[in-house]
Amino acid sequence: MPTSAHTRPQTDSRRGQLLELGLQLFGSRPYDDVSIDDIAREAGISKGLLYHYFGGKRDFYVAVVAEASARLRAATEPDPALDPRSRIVAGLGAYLDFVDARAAAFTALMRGGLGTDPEIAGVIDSTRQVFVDRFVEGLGLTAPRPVFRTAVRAWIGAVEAASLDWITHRDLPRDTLLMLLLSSLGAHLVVASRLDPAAGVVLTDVEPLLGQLGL
Amino acid sequence: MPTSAHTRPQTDSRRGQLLELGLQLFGSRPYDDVSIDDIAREAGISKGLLYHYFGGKRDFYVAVVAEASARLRAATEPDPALDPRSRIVAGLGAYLDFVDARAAAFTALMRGGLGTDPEIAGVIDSTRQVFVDRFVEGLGLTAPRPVFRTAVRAWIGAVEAASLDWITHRDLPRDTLLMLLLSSLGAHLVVASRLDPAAGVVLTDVEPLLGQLGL
DNA sequence: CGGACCATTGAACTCGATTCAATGACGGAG
DNA sequence: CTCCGTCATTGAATCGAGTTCAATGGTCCG
Repeated sequence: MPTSAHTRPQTDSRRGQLLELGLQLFGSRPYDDVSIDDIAREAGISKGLLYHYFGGKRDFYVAVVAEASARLRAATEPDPALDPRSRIVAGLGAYLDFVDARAAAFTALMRGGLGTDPEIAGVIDSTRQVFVDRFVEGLGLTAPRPVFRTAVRAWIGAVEAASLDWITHRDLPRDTLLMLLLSSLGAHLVVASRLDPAAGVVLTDVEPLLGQLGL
Repeated sequence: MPTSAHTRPQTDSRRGQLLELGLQLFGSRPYDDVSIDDIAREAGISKGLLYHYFGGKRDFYVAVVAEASARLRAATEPDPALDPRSRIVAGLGAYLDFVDARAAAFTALMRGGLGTDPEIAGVIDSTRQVFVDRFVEGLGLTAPRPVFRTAVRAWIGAVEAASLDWITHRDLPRDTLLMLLLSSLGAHLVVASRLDPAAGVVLTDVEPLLGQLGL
């Protein structure tokens, strides 16, 4: 096979090196302010080589955003051994820690340059979808009722906005923010339950959570 | 809008015409896919004229986003004659109606192309700030405590995410979404109150609202 | 030892953004 | 009515970033 063992590591490492660099560059400067020459110079390679690994600048950017997404997802991988509430607390905590530690990568992902680009929007939306699915599944909500989908989606929006606000101002204890968002999730779910009586069955799963949250 | 090629009186602001066109174009295609030639051709003017009214393509884009922001703000202007709750309901309703009617302009604003561009981010953030201020002021929350600022900011994020979800799927009655978001606001405020006991004074303003929401 | 493959290069090319000197229409002043 | 200044408008020239590609050289495998 042409895909022998010796070339892959080399390829992967260079690709990884470029992605890491892209995370830095796009995390600190606008897309248009990062030229191919900049990337090549900082990576110590020629312009042309970038095209060996990526289809072009836009393609490279998409890969960088996808990389940021993958890291965020990996960092917040839920632990199946935990009960639902602990799993959410752990996942949300890991999310905040990631935001705190890798603010550049996070903003690069969320503020994603080239906003109306469907490919970028796809990466970001699928990332959000992963979180929606995790929480919906973790809570035992099987039927994807519109009200619940929108409620969870709204909550994800709240998490993202609060996270950006948090790392911007840095005037809130991490755990305070965590409690705020946890309560917000509970509230969204109970409100959704009341607005969609036909899905009343799930309330039995939601109520205990709310009790623990003090709502 | 006028369809005829040359029924345009001189009194018609060319600048306004271009902004209107930009709203359409950037609302339906990625930034990179809209060339100066495209804009000029569709506007029936020469490339060079665009530079007479705007500093350049990026500058033009910023102006378009600012225009979208201005329209959204104007459409949701609060009515001082109303009591706090009615004002919020009216404002939120107007917001949803705007999103519904001018989906292109809204997504152009919120998904703002060139995400990491500080100037664009500034326009979007200041738009959000206007909403934060309106709601905070409307509720009588004078002191901008971090917890409340973050809570309101999180709620704005929830509104935006829910709005995008709403116009994407269109499987939720407007008033259901409105109730969801209204309850979400109430929940965020009461949670913030509990997390920041020093700001307990504001609870007297929040509690009545919650009662009306059935929380 | 030879050949193939593949990472890598640098120069050439393309195409869109930007600049600018020239044009002409309009409106006011004499 | 005519001259003049202003200003919207143009089209061609320029510029630069993104992209392409044929050539190179090292490395591994048979």
